[in-house]
Amino acid sequence: MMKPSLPQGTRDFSADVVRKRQYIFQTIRNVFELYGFQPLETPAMENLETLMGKYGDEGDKLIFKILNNGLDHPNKKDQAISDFQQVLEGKNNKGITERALRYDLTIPFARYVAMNHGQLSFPFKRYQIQPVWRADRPQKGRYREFYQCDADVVGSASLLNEAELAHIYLEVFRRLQVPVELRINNRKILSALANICGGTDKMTDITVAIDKLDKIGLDKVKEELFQRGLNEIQVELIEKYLAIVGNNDEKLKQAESILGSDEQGKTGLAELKYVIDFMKGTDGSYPLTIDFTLARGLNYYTGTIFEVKANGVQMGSIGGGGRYDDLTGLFGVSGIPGVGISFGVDRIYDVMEESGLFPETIAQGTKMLFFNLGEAESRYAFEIMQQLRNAGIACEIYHEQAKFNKQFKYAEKKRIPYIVIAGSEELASSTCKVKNLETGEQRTINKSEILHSFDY
RNA sequence: GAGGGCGUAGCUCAGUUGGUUAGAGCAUCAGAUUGUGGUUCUGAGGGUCGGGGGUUCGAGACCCCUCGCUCUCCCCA
Repeated sequence: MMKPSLPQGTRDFSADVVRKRQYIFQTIRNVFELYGFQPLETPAMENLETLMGKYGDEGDKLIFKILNNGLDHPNKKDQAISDFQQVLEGKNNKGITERALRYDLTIPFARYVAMNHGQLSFPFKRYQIQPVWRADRPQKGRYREFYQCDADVVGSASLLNEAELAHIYLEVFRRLQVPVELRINNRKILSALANICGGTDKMTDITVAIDKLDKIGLDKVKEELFQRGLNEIQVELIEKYLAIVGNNDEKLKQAESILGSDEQGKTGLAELKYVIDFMKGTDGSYPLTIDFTLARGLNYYTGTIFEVKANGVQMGSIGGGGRYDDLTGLFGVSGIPGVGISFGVDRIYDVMEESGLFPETIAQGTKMLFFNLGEAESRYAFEIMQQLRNAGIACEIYHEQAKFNKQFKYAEKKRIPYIVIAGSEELASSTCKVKNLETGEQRTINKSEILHSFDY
């Protein structure tokens, strides 16, 4: 007999965990709806070509590909062998695989918009809560199957959208009571930096390196920049850029002095200023932080970029997003700009679990357990129980006659707060006994009064 | 793709320089206890020591291979 197991990086979720996860999903969903976003669901799998080339070289490698069916057909054997030869050389081949599991929710959304742009009214605001899959090596806070919760606005270049999405981030984490830092930057600023230091083609090299600043420190970043082919003057300028400190207003001013001469830099800084001004409190403080080292991996971002870090725990980002000028252009429909954000539920869960942030109240299911004390008794209990169920109160009856000991333990294990004893004595007097397991308090009540006798 | 750590009962783990029949706690089941649980006491079941090969008189332990899990780097949510 085989020993059952799970694929690497996937998990089963037991009742308690599901309830906690639902709590997070529901919180996010409520806020999305509150801001006027509408739900969308797309298939778990997409055509491979829809996904390939959208996430960079690294991303392509992490896409879960689905093997075609029927490869073992005798007539196709030779073809399959030669097709597979190509796969071995690192090329994709339609004869072997033409579908893949979705890698994120943004590209499938872009595909959806491109397919349906004639029917949609713009700006189109959708949210999507579904699992995604990545063929990554699992580790802490990293899974092969995990959920994303995305909200995107397409068909509008207005920076008001950025402000709204930033508020959604703040509101969700306020409701969940997770302390976070919301960081913001703008790709145009990074692009300007690249322009000044070695040309646009160096943008990736520069952003990848400076993104690591808080992890590896300035010296290592400089080292990496040299390795990536930048010269002394360029690195010196980047160092000046990285040395920008202070509050948001001060940071903007310093960045202006370095990048203000560049056309893109000017635009990027103006965009950034617009968004954070929108967030500014009456006391002049900001609920979000400008972080000029923030780069984000996905290469379709062109303007504002966001990232959310949980305070006080060792964990990668728990959310991220940004603006893309022309995502649907990849699918032949251009001129639809958009901006979106994403929540990483699995990481948010881990953070909340680690910090003990889940409310007690969500752990509970059944409110009352009816003891089973015999054939006639259980029929009597059943009748009372159905009154409660009809009133929307979750109850169950013990599945068979058993000793009190057993039935009590069952209730305790399932954390059922009340038990009801309806045996021969109670049957004879049309009553039942309700016991609060936490306090030990027990009352005998008339069976018709059960609905109104307790707070549930 | 690169590099660590760990695999012993359902779970968490002991297991000494290699030495008889591999242990504990928790959990499970039964009894003390056939209408009032959580405590206590007694007893029971449960193991190809991840798998394969090797060294040895003798391997849970040492060596090699392999599988699985986990963590770090890269990258990401």
